[in-house]
Amino acid sequence: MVDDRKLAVLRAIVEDYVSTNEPVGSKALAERHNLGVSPATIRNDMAMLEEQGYIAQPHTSAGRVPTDKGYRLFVDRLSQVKPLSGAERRAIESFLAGAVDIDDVVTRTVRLLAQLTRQVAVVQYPTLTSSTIRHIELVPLTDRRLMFVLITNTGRVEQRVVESAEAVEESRVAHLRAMLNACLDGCGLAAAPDRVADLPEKLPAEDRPLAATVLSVLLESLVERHDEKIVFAGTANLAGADLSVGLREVLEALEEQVVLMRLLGETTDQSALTVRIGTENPYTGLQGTSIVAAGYGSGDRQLARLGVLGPTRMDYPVTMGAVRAVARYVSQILAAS
Amino acid sequence: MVDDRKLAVLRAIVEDYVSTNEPVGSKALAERHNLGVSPATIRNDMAMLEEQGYIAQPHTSAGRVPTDKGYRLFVDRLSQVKPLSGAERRAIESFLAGAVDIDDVVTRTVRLLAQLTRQVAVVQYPTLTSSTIRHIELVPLTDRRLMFVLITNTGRVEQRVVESAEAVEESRVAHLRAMLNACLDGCGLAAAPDRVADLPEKLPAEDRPLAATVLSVLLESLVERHDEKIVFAGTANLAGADLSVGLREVLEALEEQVVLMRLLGETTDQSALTVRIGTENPYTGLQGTSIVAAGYGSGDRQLARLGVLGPTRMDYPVTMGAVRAVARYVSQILAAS
DNA sequence: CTTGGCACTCTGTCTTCCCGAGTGCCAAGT
DNA sequence: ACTTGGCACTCGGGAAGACAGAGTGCCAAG
Repeated sequence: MVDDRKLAVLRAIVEDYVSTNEPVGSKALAERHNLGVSPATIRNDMAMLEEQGYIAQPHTSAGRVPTDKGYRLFVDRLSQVKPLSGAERRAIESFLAGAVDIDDVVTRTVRLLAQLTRQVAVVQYPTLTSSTIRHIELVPLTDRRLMFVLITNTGRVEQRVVESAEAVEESRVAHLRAMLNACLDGCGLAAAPDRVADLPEKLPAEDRPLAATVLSVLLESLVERHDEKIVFAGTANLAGADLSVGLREVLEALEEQVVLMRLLGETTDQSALTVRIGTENPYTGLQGTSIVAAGYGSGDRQLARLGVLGPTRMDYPVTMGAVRAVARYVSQILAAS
Repeated sequence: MVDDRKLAVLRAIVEDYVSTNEPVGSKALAERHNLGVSPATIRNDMAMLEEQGYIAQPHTSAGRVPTDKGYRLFVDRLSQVKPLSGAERRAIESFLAGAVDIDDVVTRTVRLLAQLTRQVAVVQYPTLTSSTIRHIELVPLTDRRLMFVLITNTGRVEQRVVESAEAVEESRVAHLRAMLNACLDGCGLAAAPDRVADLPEKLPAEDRPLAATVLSVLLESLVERHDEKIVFAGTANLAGADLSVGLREVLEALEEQVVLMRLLGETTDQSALTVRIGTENPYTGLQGTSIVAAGYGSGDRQLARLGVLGPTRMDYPVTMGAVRAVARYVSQILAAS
């Protein structure tokens, strides 16, 4: 009984604070939410909540504000993810449906998410590692240079320029291309290194130097892209918000691929939402912000993650709903292509 | 004589204001720059400069601040582009040299420029239009879907998924691919539409539907990319600066491809620096900012543009030096590959 | 356990005041 | 005709003080 009401009070505090951005006092609470008790009672509850670290007051004689711990409890037990409206869904669907290639999908997704949540959206490109090789192309640029192109089943294209020590004939390139495709078509990226391990031995001796060069580039492109490309959008939404620390730090963090990477979180269950609140985040400079992220991918495999970053004081139910919905729709789009 | 000194005063005002960010008064000017005259004389000059619109005072009894017109005169006639230090040059060179593909070149360039100038850097991807087709690839994904890949001599790769109304055999794809490459290899992108115009007629009737579909995608990818991709970096540098208007507007403008596009300016002479100061810029919301841009490209052709955006109160000589240097180095890199 | 009452403590805001920087103008000097 | 020192004037910005209002904690009564 007592405990129940305290939780209700906490929920009310979070909701009010999120919507008004001002410390909320006992009187206002009693008025706006019909908790059926007087301000004095609420004050007592608040005192206990504060003692337990769920709320804090910026100054003596100011209202209370949720702490990170308070938000955490709110997200875990006091709130429900809020589904999107029908109109929003249709908008998402039609907006994403127009994408022409994987780049376009990612670009549209990140913009969509930023607009939808009015926060900074972050989208990781689908990981190569869990996709398979669809085709490999070798295109002569000059007699010593080749363009190496790797196409995956997710529509991703990797390209590299290969320098050869000596001039190579067109026919050898064609041969090598055929060998590579025969060997690797449909092969998972993770398995590729093994498959090509003995390839040079099957080739005539004069082809081996070229093959070795090309293979090293192939392997390199597989490994290197392990740290994936990440894009973001909606930084303008940070302008108004008051991050407890400087805006500068946040913008800097956003431009650091590595930080962003970790921010989205390690791979978890597909479709499960990850929420990281304020100081739960390992990076100073982002401690006034929260991240809501989810995995996405075609079918059952999780390919990558996407999410949004905003002030700790954000509307978690709505944000979580938007992130989840977008993750699902993108997954659908990817599965269809 | 008189005129000369007034210009010297204007120059001094710009320099002082840029370095201190505070309105500069007659006394301070007389002290810091040895103009050989008394503050009272300077006051007279300042009054005239103000009358002519080169400077203004934020409030009565505050120092003077350059107007956009004042900056313009400064840039046009009173300043010299400041070359980079040797160390900076070496840093640029080594940083850009490590790029593996065109994407990498652009990414590195934009970061480099942002760091160098401590402002927001903007880089446009090299235009497809002035490059030539190196290779076209068609990769079957399913029996009704093809991946269309276009590779240009600048190392750029365009990809699209093509949907066919009916199942297509591998051999027909191969044939079409061969035809396309024979027809278009080395062809300028601008000339491509003409070259393929009569291609369907040369094909057996049963191949024509597929060919038509593929060609439409090809043409589309040529046209569509006319509005080019643009990337930016260094938004964190805006955090401290005081744009006369909100930071939000600027961030929003940066995420609008179209605005950015126009911002960099129309194609001009290669290597010529374009400077757009404050209200010279057509976009509200960017009127507290200036843009310094230059073209770059391999050899004599200008492929695209790059530049930086910062507060009107920026160090023009240094910024211009950095932009010019980076544009040159990128051009070198591109010419070499 | 809840509630109303009450004294207390802060913050934020508004006003006032004052200092100093900077100007414009004028009259004198070269 | 230009330069210079002097001087009165203006105005922004910071310091100090007063004040109102919101909110709390505690206590005693229901």
